[in-house]
Amino acid sequence: MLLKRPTISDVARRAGLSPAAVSRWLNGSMRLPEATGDRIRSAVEALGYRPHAQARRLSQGRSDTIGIVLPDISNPFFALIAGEAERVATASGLDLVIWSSRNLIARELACFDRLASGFIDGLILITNHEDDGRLAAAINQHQGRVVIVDEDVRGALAPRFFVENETGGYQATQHLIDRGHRHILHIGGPSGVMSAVERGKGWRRALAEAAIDPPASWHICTEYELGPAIAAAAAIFRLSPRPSAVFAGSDAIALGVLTQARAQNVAVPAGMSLVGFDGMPINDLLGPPLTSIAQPIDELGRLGAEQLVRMLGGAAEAAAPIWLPVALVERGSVSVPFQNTGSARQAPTYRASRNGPAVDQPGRVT
Amino acid sequence: MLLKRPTISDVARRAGLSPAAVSRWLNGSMRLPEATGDRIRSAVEALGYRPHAQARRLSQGRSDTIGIVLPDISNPFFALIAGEAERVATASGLDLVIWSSRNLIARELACFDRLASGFIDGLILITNHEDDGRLAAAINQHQGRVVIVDEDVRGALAPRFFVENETGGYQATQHLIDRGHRHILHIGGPSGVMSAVERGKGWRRALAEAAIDPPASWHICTEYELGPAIAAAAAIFRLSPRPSAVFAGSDAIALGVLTQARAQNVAVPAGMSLVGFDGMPINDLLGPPLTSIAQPIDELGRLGAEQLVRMLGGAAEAAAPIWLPVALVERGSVSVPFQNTGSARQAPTYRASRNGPAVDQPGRVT
DNA sequence: TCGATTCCATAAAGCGGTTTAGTAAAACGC
DNA sequence: GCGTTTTACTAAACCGCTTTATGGAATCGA
Repeated sequence: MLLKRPTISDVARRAGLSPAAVSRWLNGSMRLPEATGDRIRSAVEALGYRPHAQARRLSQGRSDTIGIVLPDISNPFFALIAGEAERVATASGLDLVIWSSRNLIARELACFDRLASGFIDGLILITNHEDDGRLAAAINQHQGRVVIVDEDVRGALAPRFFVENETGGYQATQHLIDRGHRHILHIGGPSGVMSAVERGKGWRRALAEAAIDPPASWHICTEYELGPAIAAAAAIFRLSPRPSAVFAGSDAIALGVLTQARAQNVAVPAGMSLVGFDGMPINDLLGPPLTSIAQPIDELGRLGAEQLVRMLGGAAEAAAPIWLPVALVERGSVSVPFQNTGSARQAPTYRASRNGPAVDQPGRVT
Repeated sequence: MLLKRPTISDVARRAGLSPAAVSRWLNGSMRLPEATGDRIRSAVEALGYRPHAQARRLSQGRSDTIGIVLPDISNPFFALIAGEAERVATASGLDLVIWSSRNLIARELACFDRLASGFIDGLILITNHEDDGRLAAAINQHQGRVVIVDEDVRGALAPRFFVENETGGYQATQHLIDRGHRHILHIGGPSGVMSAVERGKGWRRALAEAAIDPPASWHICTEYELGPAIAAAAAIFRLSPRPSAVFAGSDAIALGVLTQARAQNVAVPAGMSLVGFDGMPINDLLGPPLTSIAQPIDELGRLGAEQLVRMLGGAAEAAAPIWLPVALVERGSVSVPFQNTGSARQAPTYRASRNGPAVDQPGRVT
């Protein structure tokens, strides 16, 4: 079982050749007569020889592996990106290593160490928190081998792929205004984070166009994750009057709002309308189906990985960030405002059939 | 930027020492006077030296990396397992590499190549399809370095971690019988797969105890994934009379049933009760909240990874498979049977407030 | 028949670390 | 002051593969 694995020398010996010949023939950098090739082939076969990955990589000076750091692999949003990045990597003959940072900068920096130590050739970075400068420094130390996806790192020089956060925030809010809402609260991501700032700007712009000047209490900052969002969403239901609509900065945050709404016996959308941001596939099946700003999630993974692969192949870095389009997907969590008194509790009246999507037509994209 | 990275020799030269001394001191296998240590430290600092991962791994004969193969990382069930495995690996100073097999045996076998080639020291295997013998052979060729999680591979000799599938199937069905259902259809995973077989057995046992002998048409086999499940679930709604309850072999399959129910305008649970299997966290927020058999998903990841870490540390393999307990979590997708005529369509009447969970009490575990 | 190619291969030097065996010098014991 | 131990280090082999430089034998052309 723990017998020594056969090496290239074993193969060479058995085939009556030098290791160099075997290596070169196996890698296609030398042609040999049919008969000699067959000898190698059968020696490999007989011994069950596999080239030793570490050794090959050491002598070739690259690892044929790229990495992706993300806040949490068990978050479906990131898992979708990682899944797509893995597909691209595999198609290019590379392995993808996935690390969860738990949003800890130390764990993110550890990934740059792995870059420096040659364990990976390139890194896709998805961060979710404000940088104190260390991250940007690390990125700039490894130019040409890092790609930033989803969330900006201020001062970093690397290709970046984002979605049109501001537009999304605007669309979500505009949609609510169109339905007659005016008291539209925004519960978004962390205050220092680009995507959260941009989405908030879009919200504010739509409100401004409707001549609404939101007081500070209409804007709540939390994390993008469900746990913190549930806690933060409680504040919404302590307001009096309660907002008639909420624009959540992510679908996970919207789930937090939904959770609290259920706990407080507030029906969505009858008692409160809700728009999320991300467009997760599961939104269709929620109670109620969640209207949301859909991002091209897998595009983020695909484009990020493709860019990294290109760069490792020697291509120049893209200079400007790329902004991918978003789209409002209407489902069942928005209705006209309910005229509440601020304290009344009405029975929820969501009916699955009314706004539920058809099988092959999940949501209406506008 | 692509300046040559400093090597241990550079550090040694700068510190006025031999590479061996630097290596041994850095690895703590040699004590040196304070002053000498300081010289190394500052040389490392000044040059920004990082040991080269490939080189170190080559000479140490191990990679300090373990792998996990799973059908699809963007499936939250597997992502949860992977997330937990990563946590364990990191805590043990190992890296975790994640591969999606897309249930292709070739891609799974490729991971055993990576094991053979020394790219990883050990492998956690999650497969989801019937083996043709190649997988079992590969596993047995690498005894002591493979752990099987969630789904069996027949004939494989390796530590295995499963959940009590049969019990879960029994509990789900019994729950429906308790509510007065007798026409209980089972739509489960692939016919040759252990977990699907076991869950089906539990379903059959509960029915038998209630003196119900299910005809073949009551058992539908599909994949565990949403896409195929949606297609397969269509058959349920073509039956006349329609079953009053469905036990789905996974939450993803239950989502497929739910999708079709919405498309067919059948309310759940008023028009049809539904029980899933997995206990995904999102179940709380579905419309309706999904009653389901909860598995200890992260335990699967944790225990699998811990076992692998132990084995790499030289511990003996566990002989018998470990069966983790499951539990019925009641939410809102089960009610008493609706007396339908088989063709009547009734308006859905799910009300979010009735069965919705409280914030900190998600579902009732029985 | 002789020099020039072409073909088939190999020796040896890395890649960047770790590790074993060993040694010179200093400190110690008595 | 001499043997012994301890301290402080180093030379060199090695991990398994790749690659460059090289070279002998066969073939070819004239």
